[in-house]
Amino acid sequence: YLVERRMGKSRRALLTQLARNKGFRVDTELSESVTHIVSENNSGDEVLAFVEKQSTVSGERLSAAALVDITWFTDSMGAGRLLEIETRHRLQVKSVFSAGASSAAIPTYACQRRTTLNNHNKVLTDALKILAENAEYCESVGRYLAFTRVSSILKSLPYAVTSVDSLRGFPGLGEHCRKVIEEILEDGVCQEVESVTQSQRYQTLTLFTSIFGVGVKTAEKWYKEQHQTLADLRASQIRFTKEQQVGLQYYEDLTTPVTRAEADMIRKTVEEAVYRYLPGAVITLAGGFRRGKETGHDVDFLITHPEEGKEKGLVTKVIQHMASQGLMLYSDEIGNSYQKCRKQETSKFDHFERCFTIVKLNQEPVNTAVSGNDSREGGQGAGGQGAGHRPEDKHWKAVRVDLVIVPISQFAYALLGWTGSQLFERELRRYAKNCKHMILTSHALYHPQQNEYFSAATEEEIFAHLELDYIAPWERNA
DNA sequence: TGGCTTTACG
DNA sequence: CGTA
DNA sequence: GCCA
Repeated sequence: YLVERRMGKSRRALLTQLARNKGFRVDTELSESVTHIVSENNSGDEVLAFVEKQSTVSGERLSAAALVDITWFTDSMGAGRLLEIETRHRLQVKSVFSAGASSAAIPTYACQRRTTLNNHNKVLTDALKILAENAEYCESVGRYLAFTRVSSILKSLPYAVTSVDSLRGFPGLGEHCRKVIEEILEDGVCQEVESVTQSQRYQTLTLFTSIFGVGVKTAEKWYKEQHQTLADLRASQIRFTKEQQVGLQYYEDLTTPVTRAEADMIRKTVEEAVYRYLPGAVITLAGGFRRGKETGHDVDFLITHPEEGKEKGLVTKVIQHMASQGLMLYSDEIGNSYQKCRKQETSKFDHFERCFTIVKLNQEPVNTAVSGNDSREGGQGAGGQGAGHRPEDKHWKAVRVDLVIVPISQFAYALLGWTGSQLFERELRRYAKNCKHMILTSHALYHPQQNEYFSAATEEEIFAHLELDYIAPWERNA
């Protein structure tokens, strides 16, 4: 018997057919004649709960059936016969035996877990994050992911890890990460992490990649050219892109965390501009703030309208209006065109306007001096900073703001995609592809084999399509 | 040993 | 190559 | 770096 939960209807049908073709018996009903209960990505406790729920009459009849993992099934298929059940095949049922230290198995994918902002293992996750960044600087996506995934698991734990032994069975946790954690638990530091943070290369690449418009490639190039500080860059002959120019110009502001209060102020400004052109529009704060974060490095807004198509062309108008108020320090408008579904009706899928901006957020003057000389600086940022202006005079702050105009039909997918976290998104899409044979983007969910698109009005529906438990935004801090 | 999210736009 |  |  194959458990459909988390395996999915189509995969279950596929595996059933495969096994029957090879001459095995596969039942689609739970009965006393079932010898093996096979499940994928469910803990022993979960399967047991499922079995007990199914056979409401008597769960005892099935006590003879073994609870096994999908690996036993695939191994048996490969061998062409029913294999002996090994320990690694058997699903562990813990709740019955060890009621105290329950701890169900940790799911492999971050999108199957709830990860809130109370991190009980910050010392460990900070260390792993440094190793992940360092791997990124070596352009090793794989190693970056390996460290990041382990870090994410530790973030999801409701307790502080105190011994490496308790980490047994954690998915993705191998020799290297175990050693790092062990060292930190023993004497508070890990030698490898320390040498990375102290290295000139790590420090310089961290500094350079924190500039808007600078990625690892460019940072590496400048580092090899012997540059190490922002002053080096500014004094150099380097030809900067437009992004890099504003990135350097507003570096201090853009690396200062944006507060939730500031995000709400920007929201007011955006609302004013949007409602002027489209009164029925709906504006949603996405990104880290939607996940409950108190600060962020930028502010993301999704803008839609209940009537499909009404939102077309809105981005340009909103940007122009804000620019006319002198609030737009930089803007990079991104066109539309999403023709992933060729031959299909393109009308429904053809636009998705975006704009990456740097907004001028006016701040209350900290100075409580006599009024009357409140010289509002309305002019363009010609001189900008540096030109003899004292910091006390600066009554504004540059903030990265992303505006995304979304047709209502795609809104749930855009909301899911723009809420993050980055790892949560990668894991969602990896899960969709590997476990459900579907492609998930911020526009749609697609099943290539059945050539089927899944519509969704809410995020809950998307999780349901993927047969995942619903994970609320504040639980997506993976 | 291949795979590691997604993929168009500027 | 960098941006989300 | 870890895994199927």
